[in-house]
Amino acid sequence: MPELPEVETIAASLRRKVVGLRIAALELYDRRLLRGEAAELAAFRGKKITAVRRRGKMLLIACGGDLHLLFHLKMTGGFHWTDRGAPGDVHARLRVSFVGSPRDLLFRDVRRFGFLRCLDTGSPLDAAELRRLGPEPLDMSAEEFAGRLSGRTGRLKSLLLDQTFLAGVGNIYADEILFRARLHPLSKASGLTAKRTAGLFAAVKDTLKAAVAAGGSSIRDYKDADGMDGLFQNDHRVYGRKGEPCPRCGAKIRRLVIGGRSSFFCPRCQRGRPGAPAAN
DNA sequence: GCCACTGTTAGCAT
DNA sequence: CATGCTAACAGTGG
Repeated sequence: MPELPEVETIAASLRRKVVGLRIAALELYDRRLLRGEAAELAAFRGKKITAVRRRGKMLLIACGGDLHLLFHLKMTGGFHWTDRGAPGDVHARLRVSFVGSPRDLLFRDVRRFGFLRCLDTGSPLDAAELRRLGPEPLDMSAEEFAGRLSGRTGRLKSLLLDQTFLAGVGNIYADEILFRARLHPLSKASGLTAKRTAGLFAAVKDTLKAAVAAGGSSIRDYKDADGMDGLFQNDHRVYGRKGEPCPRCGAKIRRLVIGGRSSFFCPRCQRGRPGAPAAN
């Protein structure tokens, strides 16, 4: 489940290794990975990688001119280095080999939800997959956040997960953010005071910054492109901790299903009844 | 072997 | 339009 901090970490580890390398070949093992025509991959042969960046939970690899590879890792996607030509495992979906490099880059995806799209445009951020994304949480101001929040009536948990509202927050960080802000996941966005809105925004930034600094959260099988684990799972206060004591007050962490997603929270620290404005 | 579960999004209903 | 629910993706594990 790579979310913003994990994709940011993968982008950084990938960037260190691939920028400046020239692509020798792309070998697609699973046609379902690619959104578009298989022939589009041919254009990338011989291109030199110039940049790797993240937008929301998506990864963009610039390959010279207007060519870009756009990846979404969804739940189980990730990158892995292997010796040149060495067979990948059954979950390898794409191999990229490089001119003069002893190692190939593999894209692996156990559950095959991830996708790759080839872009040939000078403005890749306008691609359909990226155009509708909300702002980058680490780049936005408190004023912009408050402005976007005003008029929204849904539950805070659902709003944080809405990629058109804010790009990059997923289930783990939404729960951790709400815990830090002491807001109940079912409380309504429309009930927030200016002060609590500011507190929520601070929690968004603080949580994501800390998670990026820790290299993301390695639960299940997440690793960066160099096979390194993140450390932020050790700092999860509520996610996955149903029944454990709240690190702040000792009350038992509870689990609710909201919009079909697990939501972990402290019933004492995160007050506010469903449908009612958040109250501490 | 059945089925709940996982995160995300598309699609649909309200 | 905003919101929320469900299905689907594909594999894991109880």
